[in-house]
Amino acid sequence: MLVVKIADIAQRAGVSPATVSQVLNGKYKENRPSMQARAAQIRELAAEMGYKPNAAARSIVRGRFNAISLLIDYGGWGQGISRHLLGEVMAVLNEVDMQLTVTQVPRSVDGEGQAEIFKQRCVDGLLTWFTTGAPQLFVDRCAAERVPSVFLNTKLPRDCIYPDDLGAARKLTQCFLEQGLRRIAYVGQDIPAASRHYSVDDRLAGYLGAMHDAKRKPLVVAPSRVGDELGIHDYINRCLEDFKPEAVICYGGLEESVVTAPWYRGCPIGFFTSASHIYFQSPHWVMRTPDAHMGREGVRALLRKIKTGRSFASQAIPFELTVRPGTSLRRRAPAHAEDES
Amino acid sequence: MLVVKIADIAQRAGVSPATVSQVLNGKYKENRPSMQARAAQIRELAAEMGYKPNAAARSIVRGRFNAISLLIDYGGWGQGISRHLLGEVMAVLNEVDMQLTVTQVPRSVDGEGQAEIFKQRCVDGLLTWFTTGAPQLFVDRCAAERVPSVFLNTKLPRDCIYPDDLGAARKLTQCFLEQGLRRIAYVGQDIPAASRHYSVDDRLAGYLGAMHDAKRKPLVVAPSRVGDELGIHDYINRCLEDFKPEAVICYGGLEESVVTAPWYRGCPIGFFTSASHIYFQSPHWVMRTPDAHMGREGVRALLRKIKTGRSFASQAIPFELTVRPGTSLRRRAPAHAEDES
DNA sequence: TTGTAGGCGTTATCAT
DNA sequence: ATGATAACGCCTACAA
Repeated sequence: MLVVKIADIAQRAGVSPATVSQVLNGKYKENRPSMQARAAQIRELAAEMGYKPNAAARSIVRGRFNAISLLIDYGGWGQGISRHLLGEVMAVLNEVDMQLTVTQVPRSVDGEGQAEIFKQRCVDGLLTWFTTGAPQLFVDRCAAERVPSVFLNTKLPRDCIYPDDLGAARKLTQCFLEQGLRRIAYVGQDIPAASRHYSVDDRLAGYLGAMHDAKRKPLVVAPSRVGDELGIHDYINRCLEDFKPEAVICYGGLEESVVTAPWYRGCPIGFFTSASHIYFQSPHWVMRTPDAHMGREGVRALLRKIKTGRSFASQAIPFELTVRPGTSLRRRAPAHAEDES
Repeated sequence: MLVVKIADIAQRAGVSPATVSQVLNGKYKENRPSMQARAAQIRELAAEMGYKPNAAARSIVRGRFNAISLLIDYGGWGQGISRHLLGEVMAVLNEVDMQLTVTQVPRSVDGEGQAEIFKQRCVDGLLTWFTTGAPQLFVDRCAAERVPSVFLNTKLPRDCIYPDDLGAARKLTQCFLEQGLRRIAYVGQDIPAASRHYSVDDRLAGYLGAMHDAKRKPLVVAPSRVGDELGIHDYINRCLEDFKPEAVICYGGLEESVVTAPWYRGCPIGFFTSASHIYFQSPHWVMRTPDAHMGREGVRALLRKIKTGRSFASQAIPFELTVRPGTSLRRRAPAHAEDES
């Protein structure tokens, strides 16, 4: 008897399988002492024999899998997906006793790539993370497959949970303005619209909106990625050097170009990142992507959708702003470097 | 007919469910043209109706789940688990058409924490990642549960796949010695044996062994973590300043204390890390934890174990050494900062 | 209160 | 060659 099943317990206990099932699922009315004793005996026997319910058998009779799938695009592991997001997703699922399966999307999300994903029915819903947002083609496919889905990091009218880049950029700019800083520059990116994440447009729009409201002249530097890395770096800093900014707001990743440039003299910089640690000592205003929050809201939305079958209006999650004044101290080793072994 | 099943197809095609099943699984002998036509019709019908096999039903009749679980300890998401490892695990599983479920271990791995994990039977095997190695208590439980298991990042005689810290430290020291460097210091950690990862001992042993072979006097600095961060930093550097090392080997994470210290003048340092990017410009010799390699070997070992039922002798995976000479250039922005958004 | 019987979707076996 | 039929492990409505 390699693997114990309900029938085994029933036989040893001298009752029917149905009774065992009821007892083990708490659907056994234990009114009288004799029944309590019986139930206790069955439970003890089950534990002793090492009984574990077979999830597959359960799924088939209950009509659901008690599992959702986290779908991550191919580039996702290089850049985007965060352990905080993953941790939060697992925590929520744990509460409702569901499993999480993780799947990597094939290179391309066109016809055959999709086929791979929807080949079999093994989860109740789909949580997706695409580094530059879920492609429309894929969103449509999910609808066609009638699989309850939630799209993280994607800005569409419905069924999405995404970071509020627009609001974050606006807030950041306003903070600088309230400090009395006026010459605020924005360093963005020039990316072809086709492969562009919504955040590229939204952060820029947030900055421009706040500057416009304050009647300040904006300065936008948006190098294209076509040139080499050095070219971008130099291009950004030539522009900034001319402008003599009192503060700089950078699209995530470009802040390093600024703080390491020769002209830079420690003016406040604001930028967006998902990293836990910041490795330089300039005064900085960091907008952290709300990974954990997004994960939590994402699963919850998905669970609701699975239960009700209804789609929902997309939800923007606010960034978290932390401010660190500059310091002339030598940089210290972090107490526990998160990304090091 | 919300979800299509084999019976539906069979009815529409005017054949029995068994025939449909055979056709769809390629176990239908298509010898004669008439049979080929029939098979083609069934396949077309299945595609048209959007049939997807139900994984649970399959599992129950085939007796296995076609899935393994990756178990990660609570602290794992803050420190250890690597996306490269995860990516490689998924890639291997994809080839054999299996699913990966990810599970977070409860706070403690004692009795009740374990119970949570083994509550139900839903995978064919367990791949585990514990930041400081799998506790014996847990390893024993896996054996008792008769679940095929592989323990990553753990050094026990059997069923483990772990980074070769001993060999890596020895190699690193030998490299320095071959460069003609003689005064080589080692910066380690003083951690209570109970909660100590094997790498703490092994790296030190590798260093000491190589120094001994070369008949060089070792210098070991091993601050305890009891004091505050500042205390550790200062302690390390007071020792090193006195010793005047020509090279320093650091346990992962401590290298920052060295390169930012006032006495430090750019001597070569060697250290261990799982990070993709190094953020300082000293000449350094980096031993990278072989995450991807470990993931690949880990799943493969687990799949073999599931198939054969036999345990295996543990396997050490070599680190990957990369050397970067020091530079006086200003640090540039990385082309694609992996940990940034 | 307890147990019997039927069904969930799929596949393997064995007559036809 | 094809198709009934019987499992697989579990759950539950209903009958005893």
